[in-house]
Amino acid sequence: MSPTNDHQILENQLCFPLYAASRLVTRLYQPLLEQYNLTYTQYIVLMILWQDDGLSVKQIGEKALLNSNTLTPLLKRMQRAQLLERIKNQSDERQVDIKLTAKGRQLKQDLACIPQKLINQTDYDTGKAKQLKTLLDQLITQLK
Amino acid sequence: MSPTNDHQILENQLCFPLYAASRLVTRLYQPLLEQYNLTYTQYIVLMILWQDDGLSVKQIGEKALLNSNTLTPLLKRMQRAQLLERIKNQSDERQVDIKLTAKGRQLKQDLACIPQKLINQTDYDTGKAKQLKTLLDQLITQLK
DNA sequence: GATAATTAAATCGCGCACGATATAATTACT
DNA sequence: AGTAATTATATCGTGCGCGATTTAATTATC
Repeated sequence: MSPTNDHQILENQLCFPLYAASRLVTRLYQPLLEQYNLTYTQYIVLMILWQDDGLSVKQIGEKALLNSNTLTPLLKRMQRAQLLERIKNQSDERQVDIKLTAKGRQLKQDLACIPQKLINQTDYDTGKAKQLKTLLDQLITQLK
Repeated sequence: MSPTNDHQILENQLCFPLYAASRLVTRLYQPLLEQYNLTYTQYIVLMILWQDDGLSVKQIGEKALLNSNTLTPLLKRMQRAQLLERIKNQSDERQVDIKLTAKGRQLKQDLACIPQKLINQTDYDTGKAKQLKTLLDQLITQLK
């Protein structure tokens, strides 16, 4: 097989495993998050806010790689669930700052057990997970 | 840091890169597929059918890791676009077999250039891609 | 200081994903 | 043969993702 064909096949095969693995991991989280009426994307946003409360929609989007067309409705649902507040920034009224409520902050403790539960469930090798994360981070850096 | 916390943080950090990388790769394909009025998931299904034409909805679902609630509407849209036919199986009428049209088969040639275009665009290291694919395949095997 | 350009969110439309359920056909059991 | 269990697909509802556009606020330029 020519090197060109080799590249083609390799690339073709990388796109599907990424897509499949991402959905399988989401499915793994889902039943655990469901108990708190959270979706996977809401969990991602919560993790960002636990680390940096008070970020604007824009700043959350930069970290989550999501735009306002996804974030605005999602944040409104989270507001309705009383996990956060959406506050118009005083010095720049275009900007909406997102602040966790006590309930939103509390979830950090409540959900702390999730990673360990997943490890116990899956038995996935720590070394491989580290390798995988490194490669994914490199790919992300190159693509974003 | 305790080994337990180490695991927790590692696992927490693996879920987001997977999610982000998958979406970034999809975005990379999107403009190329758009020219043929295809979505990423439709492209996945086409690749499955190019390799094995005439599969049932169930069999496509097993390969794509998707159920009828996603596949039925998607296949109907592809049928409307005259990429495939949905044919009730004669010996088991519960089953719907999917057969590519000439137009659907033709796309295999038309889209053959896509992988190479992506490689040229991204300059992603072949060795890393191979490693990444291996790790993802192992993860998928473990999770599905 | 008025106007143009830029920026941050929001809105709209469409296509997935997927849990839950329904429908209809097949198979298993008695 | 008649009924129950299983199986394949379809349907419904909700929540993302995201391209395209809109709205409103800020900044830049003349």
